[in-house]
Formats: sequence, C-alpha cells, structure tokens
Amino acid sequence: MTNATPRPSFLAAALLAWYPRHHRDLPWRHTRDPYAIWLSEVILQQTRVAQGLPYYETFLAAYPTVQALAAAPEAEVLRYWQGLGYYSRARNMHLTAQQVVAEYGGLFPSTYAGLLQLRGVGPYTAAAIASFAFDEAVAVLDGNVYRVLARVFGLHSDIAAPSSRKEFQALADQHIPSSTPADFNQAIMEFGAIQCTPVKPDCLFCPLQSQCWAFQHGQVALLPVKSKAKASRTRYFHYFVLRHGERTYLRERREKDIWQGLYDFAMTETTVPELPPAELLRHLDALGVQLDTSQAAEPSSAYRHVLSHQKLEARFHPMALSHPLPDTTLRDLGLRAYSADEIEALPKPKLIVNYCNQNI
DNA sequence: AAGACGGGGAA
DNA sequence: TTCCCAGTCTT
Repeated sequence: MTNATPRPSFLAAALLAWYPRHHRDLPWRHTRDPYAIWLSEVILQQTRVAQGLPYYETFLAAYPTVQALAAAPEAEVLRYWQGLGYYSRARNMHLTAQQVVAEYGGLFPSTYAGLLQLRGVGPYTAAAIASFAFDEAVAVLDGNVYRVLARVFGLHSDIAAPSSRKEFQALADQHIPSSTPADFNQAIMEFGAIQCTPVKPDCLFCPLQSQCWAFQHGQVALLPVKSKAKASRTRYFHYFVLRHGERTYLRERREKDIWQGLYDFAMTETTVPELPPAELLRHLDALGVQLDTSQAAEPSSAYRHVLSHQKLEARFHPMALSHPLPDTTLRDLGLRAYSADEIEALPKPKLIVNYCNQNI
C-alpha cells in the first residue's frame, strides 16, 4: 500500500477550518493568472498588504499582461514602483517579463523548479506561484510561516540564520496537504498575519491553543527566536538643486548603492553633518558652476530619511544658474535638465519626492 | 555566512 | 522615539 492518503495534519485541519471564516478578501486571491500572482507576491515580499494593495491595482491596470510589462521602459516601471522600496524587485520583474516573453513564449514556467530559475524569484515566490497558480504541493516559507511554526512546534532555531531554513521547510512540507496546497499556503500565511501576530497574538481565541507548544509553555512572546539586525549607519547627503530658468538638473543613480535606477540631484556625501564651505565651493567648481553668476540660497534644513539599515540626513542647496551647465558636466555626471512635469514623471526616491513636493 | 537593499506602522 | 515588519541577490 502506498501512502497516497497520508495521515491528516492537525495543523492543516485547524488552518483550513480557520481560513474561510477569517481571511481577508484580497484581489490576487481571485485569479489563477501566474502573472498577476507573481506581481502580487513580489509586491508583498517586504511590504504590508495595506501598503501594497494600491500598487498592485495601479500596476496591473498599467501592465495587464506580461507582454505589456516587457514592452514598457524601465523608468516607467520604476515610476509605478515609486515609494514601495527595494527597487531591484521592479527591475528584476521587468527583466524577467522580457525573458518570459522572449524565451518562454509569454508563458510562465509551471513548476517550482522552473519558476526558481527566474530572476527575482526565490524559494518563497516560486512556492507561492507554483501552489496558487499550478496547485503544486510545495510549502511557502515567509516570515508569517516561520513565526507560526516556531510557536506551534516550539522551534528555537534563529530564523534570521540561513541554516534554519531547512528545518522549517521540512516541517512545512510535512504538513502541507497534497489535495489543497494552495489553501494551506494561503491559510498559514494569513493566520500568521491576523491571528499569530508578532506582537500580542490572539492566543485567547486561537484554534491551535491546546496544541501550541509556545502557548502551553508560556513562551509565545519568546518565539520565534530572531537575532538582531546590526546597527545602521548615518550618511550625510548634500544635494545641489541646480536650476536654469524653469528647468532643474537631475541624474539617474547608476552606482551600486541605494536607489539604483531612480533619479535625484547632483550631490556629494560626507561622514559628518556639515559640508565645509571650501568643500562646497570645490564641488561647485567641479560642476562648472560659475559662482559669480549663480544665486545660491541657504541650504535647506535637514531632511531625515530612515531606511532599515541606514539613516540619511540630507540638505538641499538650491541654486538658480544664469547659464546652463557645460556639456562636459552633463556628460560626466549624467545630468539632464527637466521641466516640472518631466520631473513628476521620473522615478524618484521618497526623500526626493518629499523635497520636490515642498519646493519644486 | 554575512551584507545590501526601502519604507511604513504601532507602541 | 523606539521597536517591529523580511525575500532575493551579491560578496
């Protein structure tokens, strides 16, 4: 006799009973289109549902098919992504869309292993698409799943350590029912998001209460174990908001740093808050700005912008130039003059959006 | 294995 | 303010 009908998992039974009565009605749960599911999963990778939802709607309206996304200019794709963060997600989606159209005839791979080959698609996203679009019985492992499993089974491995993945994946794969893998995956993630929350989980009305190791041992608040992220560093940005007439100079960030592919102003960076006046003059000279004809206003007060791993403190130095910047400067620094409408259409970091909203 | 990569919400 | 939220790629 084969094990075609494995012993039902108490976890699966509880989650599958809980899910229909508690889950949120979200648009990507009404489709089997791997493209739409892929989009939703990439958006949700590091983003809360409330924040990602409007982006999903707008993005899907702008690019209803993988062909439409593949045909779009990258800057436009990034503009739709503006404010979501982790912009490599959008760049990778764009590249992958082009690959799917050019090499896969516009059809997504239909297996976990096949999906894993795509750029920007890792174990989590491959499992999500494989189960939701193709009913493959591969368990998703996201932050919610780590938390639920750590508490229910009393696992004390550090979930921040890559080596813990195998342990949790094996446990999840052991409990996912081959008959309804998509429902199980949706249910366990939703359960973690709504019921088994990071802080103040609703243990009082939890269907797994009697079977939950953490609850039974009074260790709910201690699980999952997660090592702390290292302290973030502070960076000081000094932006030169150069204008000539109605146009302002911006450039695309191409360096290997934050905000790759997005647009901001010419700038320099220091490790201390202040930019010495002599340094300011040196940079303006390098830009080819003629000091006697420029009208420099006082720098703005500091704009503080907090990323998870960096604290940014930015000051903006607006300058009205009486002559355009030399072509050599434009070429060397990648600067171009844009009208206000054109700036609005460029993808920009939130910090720059904030500044522009107040000053441009 | 460790670091890089955004931005937002809740306490 | 401080704490929390985390997949994928690169090194």
